[in-house]
Amino acid sequence: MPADFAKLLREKGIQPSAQRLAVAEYVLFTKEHPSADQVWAKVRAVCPVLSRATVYNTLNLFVKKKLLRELVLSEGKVVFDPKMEAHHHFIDEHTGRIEDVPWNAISVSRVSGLKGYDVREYMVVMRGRTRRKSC
Amino acid sequence: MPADFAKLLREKGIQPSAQRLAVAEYVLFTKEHPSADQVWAKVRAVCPVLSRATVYNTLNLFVKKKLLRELVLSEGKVVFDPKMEAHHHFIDEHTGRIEDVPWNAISVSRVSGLKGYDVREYMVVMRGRTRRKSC
DNA sequence: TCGTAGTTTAGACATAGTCTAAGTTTGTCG
DNA sequence: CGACAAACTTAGACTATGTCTAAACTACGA
Ligand SMILES: [Mn+2]
Ligand SMILES: [Mn+2]
Ligand SMILES: [Zn+2]
Ligand SMILES: [Zn+2]
Repeated sequence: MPADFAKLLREKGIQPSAQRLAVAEYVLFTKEHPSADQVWAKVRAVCPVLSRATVYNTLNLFVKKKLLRELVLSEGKVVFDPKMEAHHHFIDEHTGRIEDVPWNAISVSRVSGLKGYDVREYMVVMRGRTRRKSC
Repeated sequence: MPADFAKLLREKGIQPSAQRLAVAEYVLFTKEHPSADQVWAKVRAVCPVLSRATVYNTLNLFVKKKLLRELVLSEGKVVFDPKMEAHHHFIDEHTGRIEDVPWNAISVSRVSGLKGYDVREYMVVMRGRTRRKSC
């Protein structure tokens, strides 16, 4: 987690305003896969002067500048994910919780050989239960 | 495509009203992956006495009775898919069109060995361009 | 200091989906 | 058949998520 978020934003051509810094500090390193309104709630606790419009503007800007990606894995749930490397996702059917699954944990073959399709990216989306850790 | 949709619905414990039959005839055999409002538009052309609420009610009922599945693959696009067997999906980034990819066209391994997760179902979601058919 | 471009804001607007309460249809049974 | 209840359909109100607008504020160089 970088000491200097302002530098990180400037490197991507984003002017580091107070609001953008506050959003960045939370969303660029979370593992929570939060929705826009969850981001708003979390960041407002730290920086109360922050409008809903700015949160949406900032998240969309970060997506455009490739600091975040937007995922839609379940009905009505758009979430943001700062992990930009290719990876897969597991969704707990019971809680809705989304977890990252490392790219190497699963092997997928014959994607590039698919006739008729020029696949640019892909992801395995899994649903099930999170197994209780053995105690 | 069965001759007798009423029978098909009754077998699933669904009372075959005129509206449900009209929705069934379109949605249970389409390859279009339509949204609820696209279903409404299509079916209203055939059966003009059909409210938006009934279309949503019917689609949700069909999902509950396992005649349809609901997919959310892109932001703000919930679509319905009558193909109930396991299969994968390809999304054309340019047109948004969703196409089915047969289960056997791709091989995925090590899913069931994933530590900590009890995977009930999974799907590969691919994005890219549909390659122009060679002429 | 001034001008300008960029940023933030509240609230209006759009859209998708659910809910409600009233009306209609269907099926059952005397 | 006729009455009744259950199931179904409907319009429109309501909610949630996201976008847009126009005005205010800020940063910054000339
Ligand atoms: Mn978005
Ligand atoms: Mn739904
Ligand atoms: Zn992720
Ligand atoms: Zn499909």
